[in-house]
Amino acid sequence: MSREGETDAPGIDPQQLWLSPAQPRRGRKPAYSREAITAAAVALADAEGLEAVTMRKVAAQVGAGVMSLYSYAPDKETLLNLMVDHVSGELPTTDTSTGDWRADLKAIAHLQRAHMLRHPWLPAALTGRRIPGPNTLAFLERVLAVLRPTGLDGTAKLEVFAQLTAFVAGHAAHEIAQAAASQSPDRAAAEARYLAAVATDGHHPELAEALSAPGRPLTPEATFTRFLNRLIDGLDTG
Amino acid sequence: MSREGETDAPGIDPQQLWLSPAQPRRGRKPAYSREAITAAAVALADAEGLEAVTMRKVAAQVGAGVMSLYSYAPDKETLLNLMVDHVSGELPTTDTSTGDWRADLKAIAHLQRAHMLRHPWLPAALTGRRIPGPNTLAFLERVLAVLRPTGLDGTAKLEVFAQLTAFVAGHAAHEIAQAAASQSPDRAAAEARYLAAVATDGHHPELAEALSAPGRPLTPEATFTRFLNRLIDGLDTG
DNA sequence: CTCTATTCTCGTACAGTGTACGGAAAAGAA
DNA sequence: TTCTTTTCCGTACACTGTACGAGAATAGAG
Repeated sequence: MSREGETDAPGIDPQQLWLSPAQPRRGRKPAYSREAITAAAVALADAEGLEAVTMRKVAAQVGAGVMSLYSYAPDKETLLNLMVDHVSGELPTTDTSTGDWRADLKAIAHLQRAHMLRHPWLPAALTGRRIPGPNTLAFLERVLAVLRPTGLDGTAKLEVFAQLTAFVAGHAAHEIAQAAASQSPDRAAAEARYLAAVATDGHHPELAEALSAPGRPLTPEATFTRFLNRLIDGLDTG
Repeated sequence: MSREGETDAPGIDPQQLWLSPAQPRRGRKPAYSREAITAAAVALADAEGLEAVTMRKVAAQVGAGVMSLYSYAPDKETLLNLMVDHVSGELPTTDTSTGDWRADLKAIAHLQRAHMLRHPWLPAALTGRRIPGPNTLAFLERVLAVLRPTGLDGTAKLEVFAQLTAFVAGHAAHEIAQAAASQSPDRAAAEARYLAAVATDGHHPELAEALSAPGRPLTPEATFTRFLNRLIDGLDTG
C-alpha cells in the first residue's frame, strides 16, 4: 500500500542539522538564535506541557514573527528534536566511573529519571524520535564508558543504552501520569470508584484481591529502584 | 447532559464510558455503533498510522457525518481510549498457567510484543493513557492470575503489570522506529554517515569503538528475549 | 559611493484539525 | 396527535503548521 514514499518525511538530514558550521557571511544578520528559540520552546513545554508548544506561542515568547522561526528550524518536528537535545545538555558528561559498572549504570538511570521528572514532556517527546544531537551523543559517550568493563560488543552496548532509556522513560511516564491524576482528586476518585465497581462484578476475582490486599504503599522512587536493580543486576549473565 | 463538565481535562468519567448498559429506550435509533466506529479508527491507524486518525476520515470510513461520531464518543481522546481497548480484545484471556510463573509471564510479554508490532501505533497511543477498558481489564486479570504464585502483595502485582507493559512498549517502539527507518534507505544511510562522522571527530572515542566492533547482529526478537529474561528472572528476589 | 547578491523577517493566506451550535429527523411515551 | 428524547449532520469557528513572497538588512564588487 505504502508505495508513495517519495514525500519527504519531515525529519531532516542530520548533517545539515547538527554539524552546520554557520557559513553565511553575506546577507542580513540573524536577529535571534536557534539556542534562544529552543530555550523558549523548552520553557513553554516545562510550564504548560508539550501541547502548548505551538509555533505561534514560541514566536511570541521569543519576540519574533511566526515565520521567522523557520529560518532556524525547517519544521516543528526538527524543533522538537532540538528541544530534546537541548535539555539533554543538563545531563552530566564527565566520567565518574567507580569501577563498579553496575552501580555506575544505576546512578545514571537515577539521573535520567530525575531529568525526565524535571521535564515531564520528555518521555512523550522521546517516543519514536531518533537523530541524537551533540548533547545526547556526549551523554551516550559517558554511558559507553561506564559499560566498558562489561566486555559487551558494540551493538550490545548501544542496545543497553537504548533499552535503559526506554525503561526509564516508560517508568517516568507512568509516574508523571500518576502524579497528574492525583492532582485532580475528583478524577482520581472517579477512577478508584470505577475500579472498585469492576472488582466487585464477580468477573475479576484477581483484581478484587489485589485491590483488597494492597500492601504498604511504596514511593515511586523505591519501585523504580527495585525494577532497575533487577534489570541491571542480571545484565551480563545468561 | 453533563451537568458538571466545567473543568477541562477531556478524559471522561470511566463509569459513563465503560459500564453503560445502553439505557436509552426513547429517541431516534442509532445508525452506527461504537464498535463500528472504533473498528474503523483502528483500521485507519493500522493502515496509515495514528496521525491519519482524524474525525473526518473516521467518519468517512464509516459512512457517517463528522459530527455524528460525537454521539458515540465525547471527544477524540475518548476515541483513542476506545481504540486501545478494542485491540486489547485480541489478547488471550484464558488462564494457561503452567505453574512456572516466570515462563508464563515471559510468554505473555512475547504476546504483548507481537500485539504491538501488529498495531504499530499502540505504543505511542499508550503513553500517558489510563482508564483501562473491559478488554484491558480482562487481560490484566489473566496477568494477575499468573502472578499469584509469586506471593507479591496487591500493589506490587499491579506495578509488575504496569512496568512489564511499559517495558514491552518501550522495546516495541524502538523496534518499530528502526523498521520504519530501514524502510527508507536513504535516510538510514544519512544517519549512518552522520554517526560515522561524529565517531571520527576525536571527541567520541567510545562511540568510535562501539561502531567499529559491532559484534554479530541479533534479531530484534533475540534482544527482546535477553532483556525480558533479565528483568523477569530477578523478579521476586532482592 | 552605487549596484547586486544574499540572507533574514514576517504579514498574509490556505488547507486541515477538533468540536460548539442548532435545526431537522426519527422514535417511543403521553 | 403532541411531547420528549435521542441521533444525525451541515455550518461555523478557533487554532494548527507552513507555503509564498514582498520588503529590509547586510556584505562584497564595481
